[in-house]
Amino acid sequence: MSTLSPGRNGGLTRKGEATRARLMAAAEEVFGTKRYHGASIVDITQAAGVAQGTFYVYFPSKLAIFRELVTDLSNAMRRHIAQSVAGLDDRLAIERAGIRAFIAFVKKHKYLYRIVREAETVDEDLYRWYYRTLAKGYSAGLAQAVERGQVRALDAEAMAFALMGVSDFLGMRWVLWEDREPPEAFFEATMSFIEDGLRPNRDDGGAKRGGLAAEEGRVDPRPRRPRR
Amino acid sequence: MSTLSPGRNGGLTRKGEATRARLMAAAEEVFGTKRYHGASIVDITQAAGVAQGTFYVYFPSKLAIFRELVTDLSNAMRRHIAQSVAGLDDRLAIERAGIRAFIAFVKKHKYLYRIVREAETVDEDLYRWYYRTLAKGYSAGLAQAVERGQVRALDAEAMAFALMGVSDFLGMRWVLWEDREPPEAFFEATMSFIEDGLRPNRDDGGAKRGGLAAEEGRVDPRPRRPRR
Amino acid sequence: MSTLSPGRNGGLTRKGEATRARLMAAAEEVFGTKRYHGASIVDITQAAGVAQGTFYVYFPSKLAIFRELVTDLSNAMRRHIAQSVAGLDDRLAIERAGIRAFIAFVKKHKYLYRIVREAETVDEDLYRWYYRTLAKGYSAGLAQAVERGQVRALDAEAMAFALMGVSDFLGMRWVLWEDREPPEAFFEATMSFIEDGLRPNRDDGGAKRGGLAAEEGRVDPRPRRPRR
Amino acid sequence: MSTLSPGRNGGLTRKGEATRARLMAAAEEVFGTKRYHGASIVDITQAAGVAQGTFYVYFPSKLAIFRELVTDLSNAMRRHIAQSVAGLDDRLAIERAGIRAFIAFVKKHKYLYRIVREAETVDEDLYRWYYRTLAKGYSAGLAQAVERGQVRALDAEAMAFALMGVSDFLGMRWVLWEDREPPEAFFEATMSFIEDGLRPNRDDGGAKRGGLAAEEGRVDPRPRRPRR
DNA sequence: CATGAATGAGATTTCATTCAT
DNA sequence: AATGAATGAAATCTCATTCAT
Repeated sequence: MSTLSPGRNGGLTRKGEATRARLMAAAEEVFGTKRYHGASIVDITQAAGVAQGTFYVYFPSKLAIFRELVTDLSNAMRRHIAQSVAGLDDRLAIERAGIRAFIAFVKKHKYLYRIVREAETVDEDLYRWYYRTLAKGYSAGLAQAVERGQVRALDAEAMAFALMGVSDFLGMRWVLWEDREPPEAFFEATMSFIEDGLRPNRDDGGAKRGGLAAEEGRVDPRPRRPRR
Repeated sequence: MSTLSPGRNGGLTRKGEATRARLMAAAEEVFGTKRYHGASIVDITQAAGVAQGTFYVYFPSKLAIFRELVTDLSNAMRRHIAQSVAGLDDRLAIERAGIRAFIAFVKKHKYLYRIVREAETVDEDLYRWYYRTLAKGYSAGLAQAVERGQVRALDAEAMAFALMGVSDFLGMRWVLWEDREPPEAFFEATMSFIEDGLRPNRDDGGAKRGGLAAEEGRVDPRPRRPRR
Repeated sequence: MSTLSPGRNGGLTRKGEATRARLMAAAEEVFGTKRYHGASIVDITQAAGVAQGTFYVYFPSKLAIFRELVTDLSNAMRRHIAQSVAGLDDRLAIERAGIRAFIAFVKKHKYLYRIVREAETVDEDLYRWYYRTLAKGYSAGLAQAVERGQVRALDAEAMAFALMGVSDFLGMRWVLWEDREPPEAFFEATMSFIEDGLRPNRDDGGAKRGGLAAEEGRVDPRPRRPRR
Repeated sequence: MSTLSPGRNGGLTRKGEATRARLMAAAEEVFGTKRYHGASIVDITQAAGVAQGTFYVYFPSKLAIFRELVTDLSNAMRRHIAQSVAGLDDRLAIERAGIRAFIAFVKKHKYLYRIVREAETVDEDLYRWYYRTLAKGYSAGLAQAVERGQVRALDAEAMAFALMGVSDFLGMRWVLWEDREPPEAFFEATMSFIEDGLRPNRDDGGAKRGGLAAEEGRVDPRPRRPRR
């Protein structure tokens, strides 16, 4: 359940490495089912098949292994998504593929939701790190797409948070609550919402792409809300 | 901080009623700052200025007062939002007003986020109830708007979850993390995303926005999403 | 075994007060026999006849009760000695009475030695406070005696430490090791050593007492220093 | 810091011998700074630069190495003092030189105090052995001096304990607490106290201080202790 | 000789809850 | 209605020691 982090060998023998991995896997399982506060070190070591004291040979505290778990999960998830959209060029296509990849990943790591979300309670900084890191990559991609005129010229961070929110609730509703991927209809409705939210209006951004004027017949110029 | 629930008097004297309210208010504060597991009954009774044993005169357990808190908060929030959009007719206007109302409410009840989200860990059913109840009302409103042609004919529940996700992350990003309302630019970008996501496409009938009545029963056939 | 500190009631009921006292008495016994590190909270609560958790109702930690014990013991001992020499005028007489009082006190509080000395390991500051406080009173008395010409004009603190050392080892040798008061001969030899160490030589200090030359032939004028 | 015990080779190779010595030196340092109970085997092995298991190749237990340390320190100290007074004839001169040597030794072995005193807690018999051995030698020297009339005819053991007490507190006050040798004034005051405590009274033969040789075999009849 | 992984007993401390007053 | 003393189960963490390599 967790071959997430192959590296970070701090001078362990092969055997030690294996034990450590068993503990990490056990922790993912136990934290996922019993929650952080409901999970005791004994639960983890029993699940890993080692003695209680062995835990402390590899981790200084319950919090430490939890943090490592969240970090590993975060890295693995971002890596997985990145690989899934590699090669795609169109941002809307990337969006679609990325969200599917996200859903697939959380489906596979069925405890990711429980673990990451509990981080908010257990270690708020870690939790923020998780989303900020995600948002950063997301924003960068969107900003690039904006430049290319693939998506509307909106604040990239705002879009990133909006999209993360949509995906998060999509995954919560179906993967977390029903333990299944979203029905196609639901998924498509969601994607449609996103795509229309992102897609450049024919009349805006024109400039972006060469300074051309918008075609006539324009509907809803909803632009200038000159606020602030 | 919590005159949320005036009712539910189970045969208490005026004094008893006051003590109970003090305990509820204390619990909101204490759970909000120290988290559920970090908060002890002693913390709550001290904050309320009563003796330890007094707690159990009013609540059967720590979990019970937490549940009641979440329920009260949920009810108060939905009531607040409903009032804020009462009288509005246009769905996009409702959306905008509703999200502003949401932001205002969580800004005022600064612990709402922490408390509600921790419910996921403490009592998962309660947590789902919270969002399902919200989604139900949301979906109903959207379905109506779809019927009226004010928004695209997408699955109402899907839209509701997408919108809840966007709002949730908006509030998290600014109110929870920065303890302030979102900057106008950020807010508008988010609203713009939402509005384009919801608004009927110009080519779905265009008329919508010209003051024309929506055609009855029209269903938006989620159109060409060209991508590759 | 410990009615040492009657005061310091921090808002406890009579019953609570009694429980606290039982714990203090139990701690004196348990620390005395099993040593600080050998004594567990369970040992103490069992000796006191209360449940484990009860300990923490009255003391925040094992260290706290230990500290309080040492402080109480120190105060009681100094009070006891002070009372024993009250009314005496001659310093050598005071010395003798004081040391006898010390021996009697440690004989009665048979664990005082073990407890106080272990303080050096457990809380070094506390240990130093113990001896510094003792030394301060001791020095003051000796300085006064020097002024009166009752003892030789030596640095008072040096004498105080020397005398504390002698007493400490006397008590260790007999009370701690043999659980008895020193044999008279041993005690008298020790006192003789001290007295000669302190007693003014006929040829020194003369000036001290008013510029008068020491009377001829007089041996040890140590007598009438009436004043005050 | 500890080339105290060169011998006791139980069939070790040169390399083993070196490892053992490193462990001893590490133990002195670690016990001295962290105390017996605060020091773990890991602390010692880390300080010695060997693996945890290596410790048990050379010592059967934590207690064992502690005992050996105390024994070595005791032997080294007595040897050092003996050498320092070798050749001296006058007991008062011996006393002075011996105490200076003691102070110098504990100054050099700055952890001696902490280690030896903690022995009282860790292994009471060892602790008594330490002082009894010291007292035995001390008493013998004093008894001889009494016979020679160099010091008053008091019980030798009583004098020995009194002198050990004085020295012990002198070292504690300055070396242990201030990490320095006592100021000369303080030292001289202490020596003066001791010398007058020991020196035969002028009326016991008076000659002592006039450069006259003491009469052979004289026994001081511990004189008038006039107290009330 | 040396290593370092593994053990498990045990210690301190927390805290929701009960109950007599 | 209110109090606060008492409980005991449970949790985290430490560490001396053993053992296979």
